[in-house]
Amino acid sequence: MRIGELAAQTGLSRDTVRFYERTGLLTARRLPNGYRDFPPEAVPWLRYVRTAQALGFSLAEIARTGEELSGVPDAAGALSELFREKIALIDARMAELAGLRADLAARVGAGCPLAPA
Amino acid sequence: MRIGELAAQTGLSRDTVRFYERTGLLTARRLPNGYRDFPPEAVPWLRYVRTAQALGFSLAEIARTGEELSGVPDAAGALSELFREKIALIDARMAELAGLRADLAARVGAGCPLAPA
DNA sequence: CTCGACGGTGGAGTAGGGTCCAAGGTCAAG
DNA sequence: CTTGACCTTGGACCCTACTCCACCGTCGAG
Repeated sequence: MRIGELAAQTGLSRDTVRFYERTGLLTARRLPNGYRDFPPEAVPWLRYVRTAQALGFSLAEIARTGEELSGVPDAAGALSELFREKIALIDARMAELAGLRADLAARVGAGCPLAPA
Repeated sequence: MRIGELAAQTGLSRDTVRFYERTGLLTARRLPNGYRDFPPEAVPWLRYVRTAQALGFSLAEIARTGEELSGVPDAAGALSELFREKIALIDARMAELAGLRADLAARVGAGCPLAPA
């Protein structure tokens, strides 16, 4: 698939896709005329990238896990493992938020809400 | 309190404190020799800034709520209100994370974890 | 053959949030 | 009086994640 279609299917701009390829987040073959040719898996991969980004991962980190993933025989299994890790991360992040929430809740209504924790 | 002490007590660098003052996140009087003189409340305020930042607020947004806060007679009450809003925000963020978590959990173990959501 | 949509490249620019540096002033201790 | 810690300023620089631009090549339709 060429860049325009990939961009359309993921909602990214063509510039962003090119940027992602430059930074190693994405790889493409080249057609004889020099056009990029992306595999169909690029679509779900980019969706995953967006998710990971929403979880606070930098593009560099995402690219690294992507590299680790390619070349592994059991890609589906490895990916499942990766997802399990991300879930643990979400749980940690949610616990962190719960802590912040409790801290704020304790301050609400206190005489001086900015008093040290 | 001078900049060094404020930096030490908040764990920020002196440069960061100056940067925050420049961007209006923080105000300081000046001593006769030109040194910045921060009020003691700057310490909990900066802690609050870090919290708000962790919640995804930009420094500009935080500065704006800070401005709204000063000049209000019932500062403690206003701040409590602000905290209530932040709590709602945390709840929203947690719900978002719960959604992502469910998405990932559904994919774990699936034949193709990258299949469309 | 020309046109328009699409693709390519390199390079500059942006916003946000700092970080570092050089040159110099202030001040208490020795 | 010097030294060292601390403070000032202005300005340059960095990283991340894009975004835009000019200029050029490719290709199918009319």
